[in-house]
Amino acid sequence: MRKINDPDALSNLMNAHQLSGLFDEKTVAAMELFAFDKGEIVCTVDDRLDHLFMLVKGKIKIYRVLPNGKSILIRFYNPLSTIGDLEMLTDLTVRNTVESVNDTLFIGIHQQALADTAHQDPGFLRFIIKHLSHKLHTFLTASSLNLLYPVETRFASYLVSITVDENDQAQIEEIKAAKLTEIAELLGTSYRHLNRVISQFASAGLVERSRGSLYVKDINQLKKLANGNLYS
Amino acid sequence: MRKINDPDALSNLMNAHQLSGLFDEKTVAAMELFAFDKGEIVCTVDDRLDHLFMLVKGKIKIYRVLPNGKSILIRFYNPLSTIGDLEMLTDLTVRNTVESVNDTLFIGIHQQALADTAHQDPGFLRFIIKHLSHKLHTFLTASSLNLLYPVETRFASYLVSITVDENDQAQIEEIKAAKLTEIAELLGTSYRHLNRVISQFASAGLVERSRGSLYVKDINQLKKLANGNLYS
DNA sequence: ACAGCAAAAGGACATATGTCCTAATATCCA
DNA sequence: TGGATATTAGGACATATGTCCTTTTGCTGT
Repeated sequence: MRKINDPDALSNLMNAHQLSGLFDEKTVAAMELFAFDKGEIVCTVDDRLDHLFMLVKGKIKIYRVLPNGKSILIRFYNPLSTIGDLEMLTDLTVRNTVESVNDTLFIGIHQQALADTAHQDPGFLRFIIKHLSHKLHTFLTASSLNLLYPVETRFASYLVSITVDENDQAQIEEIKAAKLTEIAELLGTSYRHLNRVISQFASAGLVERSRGSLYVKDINQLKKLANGNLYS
Repeated sequence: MRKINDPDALSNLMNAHQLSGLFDEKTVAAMELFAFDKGEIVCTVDDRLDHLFMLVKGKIKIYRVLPNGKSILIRFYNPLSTIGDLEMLTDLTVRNTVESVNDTLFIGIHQQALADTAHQDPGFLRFIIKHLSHKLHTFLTASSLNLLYPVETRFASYLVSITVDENDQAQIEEIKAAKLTEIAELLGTSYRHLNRVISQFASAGLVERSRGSLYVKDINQLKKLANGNLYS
């Protein structure tokens, strides 16, 4: 973690994410800019987190390591997302690991500043509520999917989700960038099984495999398979 | 849903749950008391919820019906818990069904009042944050369990959870009250399979079956099986 | 006490998914 | 270019879990 002392960059980022005007001046004054390197751990179990972080650039992944050694990828976050909201505003301890997928930037607010100013700032508190709600909502949806649908459905759902907002090129990149093992983790299954499902999709003509990459061939059929359920 | 016009009862309930003093006077003035009957639906998918509810008496269950017709019991709530926080404070729509397990009482705040007063009340907003956080936290824990541990572990965990705060008598009641089919749903499995696990536990001497009731015989062994994981 | 019904228990089988290996590719670096 | 290493693909088998039924048990009201 490196602290970046660049007020201009900070204010540009706030504008870019429409954060300006959401908070009162005291809260804004307490904000700082932090950078994390690719692969760096932002926080992990039993850390004492002393900043609330808002992801403003890059991509992070959240996962949890369970007592039996297995880990479950909870989800990826893109800007704008908050980290530590739960821990800073309650007495809960860090339970998940947050890892910087690439180089990232966060706006951070120190715990002390939170207690002094942000705790009294309705705009800030509503901002937190909005993000907590969104987390809860997407998480409920994803985990209901995980529990009740077979991997086939979930994977179709996943493919549709990451495809919707992107053009074809971007799709392929995304699928290639996230290694299949990671997708397997996200879906809560084993790499082996995901592989079986991919084979199945491939022979049905829904996707095509080529040199380690995956190409979506029939998004409409995938949508049918996904049964109306989408991650996010 | 019946509205109860009883200011004294309302203020007693607020005291009982240490709600007095948390909110400013305007927010308090907008609070009303509502009763739901056993089995009554508090809200369900696509409802337009016009109150934020705080459960102050009784027990409710939250579940979700998925497009394939299956349902998943998300969890039970006891006082003090909030319903509709997510929907009232964001533009998200109701996705889960909330059902009154027995006769229940809620303190309700009308949407309009929320917008007018509570939205500016830091105490209220922090209260909501606290409850949203708690929901997110417990839910993350439960669903990680669901995904990665076999039913055996989850059921041990469940038994330990409902036993911890209770004396032995209460245990038995609890297990008998919640029909096994419901426990199966909560654990995200089938009745048949839960049954298998119970048989297994019984022959290992961990629990004892007797006339439809279940008696915990070896809580320590169950704790070991639960592997340190508890619901909530 | 008994008939009748609802809930519980459990048998048989199918299937989704996990684990462990091995073979086939792709990627990277000297 | 070629070999070393990581990643992907897939075979074989074990296991957890689901579905469908049948049998057993307990409970209710007469």
